[in-house]
Amino acid sequence: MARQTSRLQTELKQTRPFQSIYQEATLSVMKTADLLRRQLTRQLEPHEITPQQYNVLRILRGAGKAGLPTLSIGERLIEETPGMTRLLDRLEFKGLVRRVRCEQDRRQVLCYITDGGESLLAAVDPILAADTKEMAGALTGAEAESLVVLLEKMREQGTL
Amino acid sequence: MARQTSRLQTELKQTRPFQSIYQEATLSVMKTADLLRRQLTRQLEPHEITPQQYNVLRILRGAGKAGLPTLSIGERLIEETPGMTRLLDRLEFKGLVRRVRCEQDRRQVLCYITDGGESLLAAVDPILAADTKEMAGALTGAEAESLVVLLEKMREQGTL
DNA sequence: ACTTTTTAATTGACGCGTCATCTATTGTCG
DNA sequence: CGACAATAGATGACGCGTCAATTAAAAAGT
Repeated sequence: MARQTSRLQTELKQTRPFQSIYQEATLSVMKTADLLRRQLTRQLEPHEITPQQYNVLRILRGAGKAGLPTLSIGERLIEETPGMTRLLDRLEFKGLVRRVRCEQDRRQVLCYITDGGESLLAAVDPILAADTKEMAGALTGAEAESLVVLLEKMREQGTL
Repeated sequence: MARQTSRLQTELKQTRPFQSIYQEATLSVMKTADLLRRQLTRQLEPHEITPQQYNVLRILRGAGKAGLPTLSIGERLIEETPGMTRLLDRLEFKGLVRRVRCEQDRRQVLCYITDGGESLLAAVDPILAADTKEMAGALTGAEAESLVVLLEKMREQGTL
C-alpha cells in the first residue's frame, strides 16, 4: 500500500510515506488546526487578546446578565478548571470580565462580561468573520459541509 | 446565506450557532484536533513522553546517523526555535537524544536520536499505529482520503 | 582585513493546558 | 448535631508555543 507522495508528506519533509491513510488523516487534521490557530492568533493580536480569551468572552456574552460560574465556562471549552481561573484573572485585570462570589452558593464565582468586553467583541467579530471565510475560502460551501460531516464522524469515535 | 438556524432561537439564546458553514468548518477542525491531541497525550503518557517529544524523536530517527541541526527540526514541526531548544533539553536529559556542536559550522548544533530513543519509539509506534486507526476508524478509506484532500485545500489558502 | 549583516541557537518572559494538591463551602447521613 | 464526603475554585509545578532580545559564528561588503 505504497501510496503516492502526498502534499502533507512533502510539507513535513518526511522521507517515508504514511503508514496508513488514517495516520495521514489525523496528522492532517492536527496540522490544519495548528495553521488556523496561528492565523487566528495573528488576527487577534492587535486587540491584545488571545484566541482562548476571545472564546471565553464570547461564551460570557452568550450567558448575558445571568453570568456563568467558572466551571461552566471551562466545560464549554473542554478545558480543565485550573486554566480557567487564571485565564479569567487576566481578563478581569484587563477589565473585560467581572467576577462575583455567588451568595446562594458561596463556593461558586459568577463571571460576567463587562461593557468593555462587549465592545471589544463588537470590534473583533466582523473582522474575524471575514477572516474565517477567507481561511476556508478555498472550499466550496458543499465541500465545507462535507468536511464538517467527516470530522464529526471522526469525533464520534472519540470514546476511545 | 444565513443557514437554516432559526432566527427565533438565535434571538432567545444569544449563543448563535454558526454564522457560516466556513466558521463551522474551522471550528470543527480545531475541535477535532484538540480531541486527537488529548487522546494521543493519554496514549503516550505511560511512556513519559509528550506528543511533541514523540514527533521530534520520529524526525530524528528519520534523519538517521547524519543527525539534524536544531532549526531543521523546528521547521518540520512548524515550531519556532525557542521551543525546540528547550524541548531538546528535556529529551537530552532523559537520554533519548544526543547533541553535538557541529565542527564545520560551529553555530549549528547537530541532534541525534540515541539507542534509548530508538527503543522507545519501537515500543510506542505499533501501539500508536493501531490507535490512530481506531481514532479515524469511523471513516472509510475513501472518506479519510477525501478528508485529507479537503484539509489540504484549506491549508493552501494559508498564505493569508 | 575589518566592519556589517545574516544565521543558529539560546535565554527570558508570558499565556495556556494539565496534573496533583489544597481550601472553602455545601450536602449527607448516622 | 457532628463527622465525612462531594463540589467549586484556587495554587503550584511542568511542558509547550511564541515574542523579543542576546550571543556566537559565519558570510558579505567595502
